[in-house]
Amino acid sequence: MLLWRRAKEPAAGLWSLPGGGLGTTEDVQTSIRRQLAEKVDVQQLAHVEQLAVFSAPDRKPGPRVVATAFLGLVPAGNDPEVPSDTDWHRVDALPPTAFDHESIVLRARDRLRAKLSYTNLGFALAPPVFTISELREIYSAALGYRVSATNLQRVLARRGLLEPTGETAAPGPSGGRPAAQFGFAAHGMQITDPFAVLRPPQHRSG
Amino acid sequence: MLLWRRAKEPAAGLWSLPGGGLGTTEDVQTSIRRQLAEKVDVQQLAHVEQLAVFSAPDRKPGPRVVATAFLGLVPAGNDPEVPSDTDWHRVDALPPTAFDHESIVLRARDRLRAKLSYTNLGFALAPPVFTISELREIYSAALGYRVSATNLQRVLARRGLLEPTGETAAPGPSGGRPAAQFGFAAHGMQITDPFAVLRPPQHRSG
DNA sequence: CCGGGTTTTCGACTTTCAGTTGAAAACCTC
DNA sequence: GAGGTTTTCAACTGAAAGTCGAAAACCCGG
Repeated sequence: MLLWRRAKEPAAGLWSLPGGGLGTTEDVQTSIRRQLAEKVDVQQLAHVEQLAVFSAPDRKPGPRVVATAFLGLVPAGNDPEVPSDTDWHRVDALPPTAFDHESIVLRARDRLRAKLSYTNLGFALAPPVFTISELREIYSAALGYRVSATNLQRVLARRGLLEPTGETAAPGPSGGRPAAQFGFAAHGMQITDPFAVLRPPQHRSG
Repeated sequence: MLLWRRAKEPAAGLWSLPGGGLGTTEDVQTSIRRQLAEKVDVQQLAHVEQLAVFSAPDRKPGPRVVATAFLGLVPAGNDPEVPSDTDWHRVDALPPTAFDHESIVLRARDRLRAKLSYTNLGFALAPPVFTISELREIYSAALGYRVSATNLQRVLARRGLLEPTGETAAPGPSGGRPAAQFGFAAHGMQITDPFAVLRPPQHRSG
């Protein structure tokens, strides 16, 4: 999570999600991209989607503020420079946060985990080129449990999302077979339909 | 879709989604239930969830309005009484609608279809007691394609969602075997986790 | 009340795809 | 070159969806 430390009241010293007021001539998506641009290079955002509206009247002190929260994803390995009051934090080790921001973060985490399961959103977390082991680490970190590299490769390959680059990565210091490198196929860079449980009838071939 | 006909400008004569301004002491969920209560018996709502924020600056004439849209579901067969300016409409045959309300409806339809596939949201569309044929009709209407009654029954039964009542429905005028009646199991009345594609490792039994 | 038509139910087969395993491949260091 | 390490891949297993067809249980008309 990208968080910044509040210098002034309210909630001075606590960590806060980037954001701000909605301009009169922009929609919420434009607005959050504008706000984010002050903290990080927006070009690195691989995915942005609405998360939810948080509107409890007492969610923060002072005048009533209704927040539209977004989920934005940056590929792993990207370590963008951020201002001095801003820093990256592990979702499983959050610092003390302001207002209801922790619940927003947890909601975002759950959304990501769910979407990783039933869409191909994984491309937004992966760098342009990766090995299956690296991708396994990314998926495992995001989901919170270790996934099988063999199975991950086959599931993604079957959907035509993996494209081998032909190159191999250098082995680690302890040796091992060099890993083949992959990228996500271009047509995999947008979210596919969720995996339907009840599909349209598909007439048997043969 | 529950729509009401606008009597006055703007967009007089066009059909509009129920809704209204957010009170200073309520959150958006409370607000939409309050607004809906003016049109329909809110007790019949089997499911309510946030859909999305619609915030284009020019989405409607006059002062700028940011809308938080909700998806609410009423079980089939329910035909609640509504005020004289209000009526139900088929989503695949919408009348002329005001502002961006048609795109909101279509977004809601897509959300419902997706969630029907990867959750057990179907319970919110079904009446308390139903036959498999009736449930098939409901699913088919919502999804836009005909599903197999045999398969639907087995998929839901395998998840423990179907509970036979022991009763049978009266056959139609042309005869046929009387259909067994079912209800949704109590623990199926909340949305289950989506069906994970990459699951945690599950050690083999045996 | 019996036979034909209709609808539902259910078991069995097929297909698809995810989970698992183990062996071979390809590298490292000593 | 031997031994250790990591990746890759083919094959097996298992679970669940898609399909099919027969049997069950009703209607109606003669």
